[in-house]
Amino acid sequence: MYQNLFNYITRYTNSQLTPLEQDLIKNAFTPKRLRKKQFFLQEGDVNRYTGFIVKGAMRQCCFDAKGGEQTVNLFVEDYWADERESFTLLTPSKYSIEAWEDTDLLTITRKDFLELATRIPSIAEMFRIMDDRHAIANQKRLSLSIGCTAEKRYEDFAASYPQFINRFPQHQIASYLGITKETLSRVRNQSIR
Amino acid sequence: MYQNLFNYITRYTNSQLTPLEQDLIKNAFTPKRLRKKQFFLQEGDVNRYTGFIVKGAMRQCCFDAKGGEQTVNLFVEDYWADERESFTLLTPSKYSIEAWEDTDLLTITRKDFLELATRIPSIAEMFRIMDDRHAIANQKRLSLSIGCTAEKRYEDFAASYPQFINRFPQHQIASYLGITKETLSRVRNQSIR
DNA sequence: AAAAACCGTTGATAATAATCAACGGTTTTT
DNA sequence: AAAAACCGTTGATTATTATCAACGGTTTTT
Repeated sequence: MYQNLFNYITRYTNSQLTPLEQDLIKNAFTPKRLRKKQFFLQEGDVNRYTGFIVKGAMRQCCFDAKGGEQTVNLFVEDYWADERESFTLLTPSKYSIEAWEDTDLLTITRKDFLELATRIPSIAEMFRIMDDRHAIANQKRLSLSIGCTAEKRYEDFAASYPQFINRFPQHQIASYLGITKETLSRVRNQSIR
Repeated sequence: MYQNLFNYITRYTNSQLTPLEQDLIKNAFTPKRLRKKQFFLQEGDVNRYTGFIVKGAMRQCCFDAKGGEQTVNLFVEDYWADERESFTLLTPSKYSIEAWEDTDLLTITRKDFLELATRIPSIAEMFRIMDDRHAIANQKRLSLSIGCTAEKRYEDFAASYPQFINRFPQHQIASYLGITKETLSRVRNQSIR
C-alpha cells in the first residue's frame, strides 16, 4: 500500500527515505477505499484531505442545474486528488472529485502534510518539484487550449496522456479538452483516415 | 527600488524582514532596466533569470513563421517575469518575454533564489504561497478557457484583471484570451449596449 | 431476465468565431 | 514634416464547433 508512495517520493527527489521517515509517513496518512462513482469530495464542501492514488482512477468535475457536467481534471495512479483552491484556502469547493474506478487512496490533511514536510526534507523537496511540474503542465494545457483547434488538442492529449485514453469515457475526455463528445467522436474517426 | 520587493514579501507572508535579511536580499538581486520592446528573454534561449517587476509592463509571447504571434501571459508591477519551464529545467524557452513599457526589474538566478530561501524563512514561505496562488489562478483560467464563450471569458478577465485593460493593446489581450482581435472588438462593442 | 441507463456515433442545422479585406485615426520612425 | 507602422473597427464570407435528435450496442440496475 505505502510502497507506491515511497517509490513516488524517491523517484521525484532522487534520494532514499530512512526507515524512520518511512514510519513517520505511514503514521501520517490514512488509507481510504472508494467504489466507482463514490465521491471523495462534494461540491460545496471544504476539501480537507488530499489523496495519493495507489490504485484507481478519479475525476474532478462540476454539475450545472440542467443536468450538464464538466470534467476539468483526470487522475490515475501516482496522482494527488484534491481541489487546490479549496484544499489550500479551506473554502467551499466549486468542484467534486469522484472515483471513476474502485480506488485506493492515502489521505492526509494539508496541515499534517506541511508539518511532515518540516520533518522530512524529501517531502519538502517533493512539494517544490511537484509545483514546478504542475505549473509547467498547466501552462502547456492552457497554451493548447487558447491556441489550437480541437483536433490538435486531442492529438497532443493522446500523445501526452495515453494512460487516460482507455480509462475514462470519451465524453469526459471531450469535456476535459473543452469540446463536445460529438466533436471528439468526429475528430477521432477522421484522423483514422 | 527594493522597497516594492520588501513590501511584496511582507504582504505575502504577513511577517517582517529583519535588516539583515533586507541586506541579503539587496545583495542577491541585480537591477535591470529595459526599454519598451526590448526582450528580457528570447525564444530559444535559456531563461536563467526571473525578474521582479518594480515598474513597467511585460508580456510572454511566441512568434510563428508567417508573422503571427501569440501572447500567453501578461505581467505588471509585483509580478515575476519568467518562463517557468525554461527557468526551472534550464531548457531552451519556447517563448519570449518582451517589455511592453519601459520596465525596472530586480533579477536573480534560480540557484541564488533557492539558496536565499534556505537563509530567509519568509522567502521560502513566499514561494509556497506564490505557487498556491499561481496554481489556483491557472486552474481558473483553464476552466474558463475550456468551458466558456469569448464573451464570458472577456467579462471575467475585465473583472479580475482591470489593471491590464489599459496597459496592453487589445490584440494582445485577445490573444491572451484565445480569441482574435476582431472578435474581441465585437464583444466589447456589443456589451456596451 | 427484463428494464433502464449509459455510450459512442451519425446526420441535419444553428451558433460561434476565424479569416480576409478595407478604413480612418493614431503613434512611431525616418 | 513626411512616411511608415500600428491599432481598433466594421463588413462579408468561411470554417469550426455546438446543439438537437435519433440509433444501435453495451453495461448496470432492478
